[in-house]
Amino acid sequence: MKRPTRNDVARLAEVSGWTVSQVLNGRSDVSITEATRARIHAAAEELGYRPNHTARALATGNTHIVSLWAGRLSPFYALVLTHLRREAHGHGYRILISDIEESASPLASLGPVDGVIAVEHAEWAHNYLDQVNHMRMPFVSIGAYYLADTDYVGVDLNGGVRDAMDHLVATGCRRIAYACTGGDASGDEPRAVSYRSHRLGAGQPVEFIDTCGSRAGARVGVREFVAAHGRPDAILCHNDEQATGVYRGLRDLGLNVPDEVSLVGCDGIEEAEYLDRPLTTIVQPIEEMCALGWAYLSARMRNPALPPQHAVLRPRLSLRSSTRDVAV
Amino acid sequence: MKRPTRNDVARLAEVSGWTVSQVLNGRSDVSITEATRARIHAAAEELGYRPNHTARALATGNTHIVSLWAGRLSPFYALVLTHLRREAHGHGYRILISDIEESASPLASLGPVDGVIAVEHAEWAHNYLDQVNHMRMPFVSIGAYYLADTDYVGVDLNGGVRDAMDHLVATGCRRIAYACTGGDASGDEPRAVSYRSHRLGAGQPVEFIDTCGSRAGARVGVREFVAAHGRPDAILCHNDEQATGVYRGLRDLGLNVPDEVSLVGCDGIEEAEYLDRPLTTIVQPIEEMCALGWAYLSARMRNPALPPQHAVLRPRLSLRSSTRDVAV
DNA sequence: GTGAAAGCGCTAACAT
DNA sequence: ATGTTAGCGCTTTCAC
Repeated sequence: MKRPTRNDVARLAEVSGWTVSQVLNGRSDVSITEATRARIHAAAEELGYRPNHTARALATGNTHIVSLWAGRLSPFYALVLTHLRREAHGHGYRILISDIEESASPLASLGPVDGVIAVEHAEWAHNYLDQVNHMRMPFVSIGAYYLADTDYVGVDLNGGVRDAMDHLVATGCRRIAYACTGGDASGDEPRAVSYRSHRLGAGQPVEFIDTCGSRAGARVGVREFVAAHGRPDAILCHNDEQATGVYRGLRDLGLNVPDEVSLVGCDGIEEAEYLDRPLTTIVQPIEEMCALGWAYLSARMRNPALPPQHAVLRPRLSLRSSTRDVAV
Repeated sequence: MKRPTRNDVARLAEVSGWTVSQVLNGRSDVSITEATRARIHAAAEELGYRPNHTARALATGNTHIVSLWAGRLSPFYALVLTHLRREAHGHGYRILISDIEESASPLASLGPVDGVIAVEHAEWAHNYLDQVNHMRMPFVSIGAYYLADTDYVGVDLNGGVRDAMDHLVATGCRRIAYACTGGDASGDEPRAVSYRSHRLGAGQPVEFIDTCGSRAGARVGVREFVAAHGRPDAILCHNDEQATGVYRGLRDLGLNVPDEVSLVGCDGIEEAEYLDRPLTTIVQPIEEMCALGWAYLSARMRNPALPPQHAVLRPRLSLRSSTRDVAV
């Protein structure tokens, strides 16, 4: 009827609860006779005993669960989750999925976790940083937007955007628009900032296309933009997902990529390579970001007193056929 | 230094631990003076008290966490996870991600969960079903492959494949190949079975393309297939993701979709609509699957003695331009 | 209206 | 080589 407990096993094997723990946890530092071990294993088997994770967590003080604070589960997050899951599972940890966008403050109802990994949470992290630090929960933030007061693995998208813009200019693009969520209201998001400063630095105007943060929005957004302002020579997109929407919108208009409009994305999701015009994109070193992020979190969980852990990785511009070749 | 406990709050507010519980859990069925309530809230606030999820779980017997057994985090899983996360969070539950393919038996180390949702786990579910049932853990399986002995939300991909095949035949396709992981070794996977029986029923040969389960594999696989056997009139793919790989492979060969080769996918991921030739696909009613799956699991967690809960949903063939129009 | 005590299933010292 | 004791932080029952 009820799930068997450790004591049920102990009773059946005629030993104490303690012995059961030692044996089933495979402790080799304590000596217990083969006979006893065997009896215990047999009893556990017979009862179908499974240790109670919760009780163990309460007793030891750690759950071996980390929370992943993610937003909408885009292809980018799927990638991040893939790598993070591998890291975590490989080290005996599990991942709990939170939705940063849904709850007012994920801190209020933080699950039974030993640590938190926040991915790409610009505004959010900023607002709640104090609380995060105050609760002394091991916390690492991964992504383009990072804050000095937590452990972080940053990505220098600024550099990535610069490379992309330079490449567009080098291939003869004059009007370069930026497509992102919210258009020119995109605030201090690193990519938008870099785009803006690059343009202004070159004495060029900035032009924003509002994607509403989705593929479908990007598709519509680019059509409206072109209808209103004519076609730019190139469009830099906030991410690959939105870039596919922009791509589709351009095709809807009968515009050729890259001959009429060059297109650049960001992230490096697999899908971007499979378009009819494989997408030139700013590839984030996602695997490395995750590996390092895990390493940081894991070290912090082991030793909360560790000095700050920081890294900033460089993205890589992958040139594909959605942009033109540099003239030789 | 240490995280404050309920007793710390009690001490500070000069009440008992019990009172703190009642107040902070917002119990309205017990009468406590406003003054006491206020003192307790103030004390909790001052200490930065957060209830300990683990201790509560141990005391109440449930964790409000459910495990999602998923395989590789493909775009399809991202969709499933999106909907499932919404359902779970909306009901005060969290989701723990497991990797079915990695661990020998996820049962061995089932986390601190109240229930399990398994998505698309054909072979696996089959092998471990006994154990699942034996441990009396609320369990619902979602997907094309389902087993009578657990709660499930099935999808009649058999019907979906039939519709797709009929449509291909109606648009003049004779040779229709099936692209999937492992090629003709795909065993009893429902789509493969339906394809096979449809072909054989029509007195036609079956032809398999091995995708190795990935986009890249599909791309290469289709090229090798065409090199060896010439081009089929149509290719039905195990899922949309692999279909994009096949699409790319066909473009590599300079073959036109759908004029030379019609293409059909399965799942209904967003990306499939954004190809240059939007993909005709068997759309799974993912949102409904997840909503119903959650409803089943949640009912089962509330009452383990409930009679079996079953449903089989129908997918919908979405006709887009990767297949030809039916002649009028 | 509030408190005291028992217990959830396990681990970690300290015995023997 | 094995058992005993005391918690982990909370909920729940019963007493005042």
